[in-house]
Amino acid sequence: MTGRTAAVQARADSVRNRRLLLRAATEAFAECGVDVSMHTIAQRAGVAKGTVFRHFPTKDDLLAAIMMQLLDRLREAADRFLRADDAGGALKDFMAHGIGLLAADRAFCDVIGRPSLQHADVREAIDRLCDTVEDLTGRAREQGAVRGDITGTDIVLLLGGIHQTAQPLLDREPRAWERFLEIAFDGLRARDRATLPHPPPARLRMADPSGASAPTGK
Amino acid sequence: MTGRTAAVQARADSVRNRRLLLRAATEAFAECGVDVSMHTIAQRAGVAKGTVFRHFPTKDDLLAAIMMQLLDRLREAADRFLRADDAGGALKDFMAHGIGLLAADRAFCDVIGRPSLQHADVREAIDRLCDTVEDLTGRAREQGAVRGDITGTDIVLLLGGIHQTAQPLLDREPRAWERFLEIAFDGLRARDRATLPHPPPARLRMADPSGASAPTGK
DNA sequence: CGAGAAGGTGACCGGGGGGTCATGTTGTGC
DNA sequence: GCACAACATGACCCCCCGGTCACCTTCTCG
Repeated sequence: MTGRTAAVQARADSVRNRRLLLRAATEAFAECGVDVSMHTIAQRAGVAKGTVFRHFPTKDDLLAAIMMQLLDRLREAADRFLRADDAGGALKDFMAHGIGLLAADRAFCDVIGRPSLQHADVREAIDRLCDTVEDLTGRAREQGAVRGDITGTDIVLLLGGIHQTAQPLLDREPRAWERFLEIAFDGLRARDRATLPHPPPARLRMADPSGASAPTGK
Repeated sequence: MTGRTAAVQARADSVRNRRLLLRAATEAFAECGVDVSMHTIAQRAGVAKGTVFRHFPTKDDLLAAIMMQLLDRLREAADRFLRADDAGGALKDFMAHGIGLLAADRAFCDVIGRPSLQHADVREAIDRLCDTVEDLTGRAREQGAVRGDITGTDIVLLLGGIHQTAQPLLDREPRAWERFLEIAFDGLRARDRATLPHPPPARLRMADPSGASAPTGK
């Protein structure tokens, strides 16, 4: 889908720089969040600023590339957990895995929490993630491990929420989120209670960035 | 503590502008988050930029003033709920109230989620809030409405977390957070399960902004 | 009402951000 | 080994932000 036709052969130093750039950007975004400057990323990759813009026309494009790579890794993880026998345990393990990823990546949290940062490609990746997680959740529902009205979208949203809950504690106890995962997962278990309000959509069609909400200044 | 001795009489237009400023800043921060410019706030208050800096020496001071006002309102709400008979219901109602406040204030969310934005005064206000909420939670514990190892700090953290969970859904369903409050509160209920890991501290002594963590760009 | 101080103003400053482009450099196919 | 296209570079542009300050306006008190 990235349109690399065989006709055009990329130069060796170009692909090397691209790799360095992706590595540096991944690290820089993870450590500093979406507000790292392109200059910093270039420095960390050992290239000039212009080179960054040659490979990624805008900062959003670079961010989107990094985020998609992360989201797809998460989706692959969900795919793997799909093969476990104990669907409830697998779902919980997947959540722990996802929250761990979030805890290690500030930019990931920024993007999850601010729809206006979401490139169209990123939204598609999130949708794909929701689909896979819905499969995982469906198996847990069938096995009675979670209540019947829990959806895959719920789980994906909880990933960000649980991490955010524990965030202020993370520098003293990096695994503080485990406490809130316990609490949340207990809340997910099947019970005799009334149906939950406001079922979420299957796909997270977030507000388009051009919308009236989410003003950012001026 | 603000040192307004009777000797110095503030001028009438000064107090008027200060009030306009606080109102405008409250609204602007709520709508746009902590990244609104001082220029925008000045405009919305109908004064010049210099006037803002006359009343609040730095942007952080202004933000802190707004946040403390909000945190104290929340603490007062907790105080009121303390008088209810059904401690469990009161705790849940308080949480709903707090999440509603968060949902209506982007800057509040920003500050909660980013300790580096927290002025010393704000941290103290958060600590005061934790204390009052601990009282509220203690009563719920005694009445068996929540499990024995839930603390006030847990509840305060969950406020931000639950809101964050529902955030992507808010522009289609403003009350989407109710769903996740149900889930979380179910998870809080007393149960026969093992003790929760990583009990949080009574006071949220967050990492000081000068710490090694939370780099923002270099 | 008049003097003087407190307050208001907006041009201005230094810093830093994203993004561009003319110029210099290097890998590559013939 | 040559010529050329692709690539790398960093000075540069424009914009916006937080914060300052010399100058002007307006309130207050006697």
